[in-house]
Amino acid sequence: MKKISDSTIGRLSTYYRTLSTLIEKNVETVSSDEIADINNITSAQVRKDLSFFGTFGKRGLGYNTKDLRDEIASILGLKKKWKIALAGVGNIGRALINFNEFKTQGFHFTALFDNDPKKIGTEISGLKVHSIDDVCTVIKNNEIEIVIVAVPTKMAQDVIDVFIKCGVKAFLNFAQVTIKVPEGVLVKNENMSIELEALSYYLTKE
Amino acid sequence: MKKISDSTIGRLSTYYRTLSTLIEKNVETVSSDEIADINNITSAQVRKDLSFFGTFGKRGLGYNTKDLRDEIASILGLKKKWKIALAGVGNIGRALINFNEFKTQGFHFTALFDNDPKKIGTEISGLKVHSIDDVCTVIKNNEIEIVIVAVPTKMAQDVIDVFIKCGVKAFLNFAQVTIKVPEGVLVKNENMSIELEALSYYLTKE
DNA sequence: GAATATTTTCACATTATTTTCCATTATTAC
DNA sequence: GTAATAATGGAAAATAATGTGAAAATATTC
Repeated sequence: MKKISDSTIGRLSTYYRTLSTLIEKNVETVSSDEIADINNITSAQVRKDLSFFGTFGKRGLGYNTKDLRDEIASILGLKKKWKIALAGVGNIGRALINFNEFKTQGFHFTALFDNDPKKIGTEISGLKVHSIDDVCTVIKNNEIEIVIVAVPTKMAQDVIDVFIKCGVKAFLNFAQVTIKVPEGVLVKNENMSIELEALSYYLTKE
Repeated sequence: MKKISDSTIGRLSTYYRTLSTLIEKNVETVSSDEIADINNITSAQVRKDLSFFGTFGKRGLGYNTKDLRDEIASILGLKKKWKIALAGVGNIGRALINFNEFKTQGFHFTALFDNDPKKIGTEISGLKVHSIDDVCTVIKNNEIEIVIVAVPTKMAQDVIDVFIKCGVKAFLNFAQVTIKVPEGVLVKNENMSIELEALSYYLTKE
């Protein structure tokens, strides 16, 4: 199986959202050109991205919005409910728990972890905060497959190592540090400072 | 002036953080190879990225950590305090206000905006919440150059348009929609769902 | 101070991604 | 039913990003 680039996968996500919006507006058919316009890219890019996974359109007509959204959902694995855990119940962590868009997209917080004794045992939005020591049991009992890491930078690597030992293979990391993981484990970084610094660079060079 | 790729700028940010960590540990010299190892890339990549901006190393020795961090700070425009505003004081917005790493990196929240009458006039972490109607005055009085947008998806474009009219040229957008902006305005997107969906894709195709 | 080991830097090769071009197919208008 | 229009899909070309290897410069060791 050919490796598909991260940028292609990222764009599929945006197409998915574009299609959802169109379906809400009762649009039944869309051309690669329209999808491209909405997302400020070229239609060739859209067709190329889709071509890696099959041929979904009708020449002369375009794509059926519902069918294409459905295909993309299958490709991205969005047809199932993903159970996710959160490590680190600080400011960012708590905000994420209440970020409804995750649930809308099929990602459900199922367990919370922290190492602060004051927090362990308490409930946040109906979810109990577990000790990092209990990771393996909780992860297995709840069939958690993705972990969002919102702990301080210095702890991130250690915390992720614990989860990896318990079999977790996918992480969304908010800490500002490059995480080392063995083959077969994937870490995606959500680094807001990097984007801010890109803006800073842009404004500076003007 | 040659256009530098986003990925290069992003990597400069990570080098900057790597160097800061090394300086904290009293390391005075570092090779491109070490920087590369820490960030899971190749040393050629590190050198190539830096080469766009000058030659900062000493052959046979490597780079002086403080000097190189300083150079990167200049390149990225991190030598000044950036005044930033937040539009949308919901869950995400409030979490960002308390996210100390922004301040550490020189990005200071200076004004908050919302359209909820219940929130307007109140204070959050010592900052007054302004009405969206007052954007131009507040932006100008406070010399705000970057705006973080954490409003609901459907409002994002309109809100950003208001700020653009008042002269803002750089945005960090948390809404899940592609924003249209005129030439000279830059929007960076922080879309957590896209990263989660990439993890979903990865776990699914296994 | 000569020899050896490091490390940058430069030029080039390779790979990956995006764009262009066009043949093919579907739809619509007349 | 035919012509005109619209749109996909695939091959090829162009562009961009990354990696490699050799030469030059510097540092370190003996």
